[in-house]
Amino acid sequence: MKKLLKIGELSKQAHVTVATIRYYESLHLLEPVSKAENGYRYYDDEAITRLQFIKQAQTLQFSLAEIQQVFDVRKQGEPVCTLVKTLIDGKITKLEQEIQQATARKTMLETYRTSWAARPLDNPSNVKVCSLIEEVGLTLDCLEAI
Amino acid sequence: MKKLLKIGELSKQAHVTVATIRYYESLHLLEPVSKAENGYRYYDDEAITRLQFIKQAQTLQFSLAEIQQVFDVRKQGEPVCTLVKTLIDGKITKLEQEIQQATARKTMLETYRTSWAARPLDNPSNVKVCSLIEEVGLTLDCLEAI
DNA sequence: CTAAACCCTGAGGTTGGCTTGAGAGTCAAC
DNA sequence: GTTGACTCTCAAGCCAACCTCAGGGTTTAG
Repeated sequence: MKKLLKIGELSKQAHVTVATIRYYESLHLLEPVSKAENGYRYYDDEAITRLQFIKQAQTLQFSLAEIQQVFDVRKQGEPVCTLVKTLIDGKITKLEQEIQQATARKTMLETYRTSWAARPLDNPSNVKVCSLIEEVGLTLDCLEAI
Repeated sequence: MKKLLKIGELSKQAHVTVATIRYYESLHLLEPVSKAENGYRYYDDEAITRLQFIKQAQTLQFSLAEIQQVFDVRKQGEPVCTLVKTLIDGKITKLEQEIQQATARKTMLETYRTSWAARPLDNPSNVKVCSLIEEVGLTLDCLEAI
């Protein structure tokens, strides 16, 4: 019989705040093995593993809802591979899109910066136009009338 | 004297909802040129440009707060180049980090998927272990006891 | 025995960029 | 003159993943 952990001990061992643990419980992601008369939650070592699982999945961009899906399927006694593979495929696709978009945005911003660098700084008498912003296509016409 | 636009007309021309326009006003990002006795807002064409500016800046990942900074500096009558350059540099740096992280995550997920593909599907009698998840390092020990 | 350290519940706040709703006034067309 | 489209204000809700606070009860070390 292993020693049970109080929530604060679990918190320290899993590097997760007690508030987070209770929050996860409210989402049915993690339940204590027992709850004492005084209301204290008690956990076994599996709770640590479970929290690690959650954290690992989160770094892979799984939402808590998705993680719960996995737990739910597992609870049914069914293999989770299919679900997890679907989720992973979705993540990869989404990441690819994000990387593409981020790269495009970065290129755009760099273009703007470069064309700015090639120009003299705005001189004080020319406050109405910011060459960078004009290059950028971020027209400031709307601001000139101020 | 150009025709002034009511909020709904501006909304259509700028492809932004009226609620969003009013929201921007609450943030002092966009003010009507005049407000009638009945409370109706009236805008000129600059409002369209300004909304386009905001949308363009948003696609470049500028927050409304940052956009407002630019407007504020502009309102002071000062050139915005320095600020915008600072903001752009920050965006690029942040995007680089994001791209790196996203790529790393993608690689990780692909590794998981590959090692999963190289293995047979879980067979029904083996519901306690999902090889994918074990490969992944997402231990499911915590779930086996269910 | 007492004080610190822990635990509880329940409700509310945070962030950003909106959206939605209630309840009411206004305007344009027929 | 009435109907329907538009407008107003103010307040609240939404998403995610928590955090914080108030106002208690409990445990444990010295």
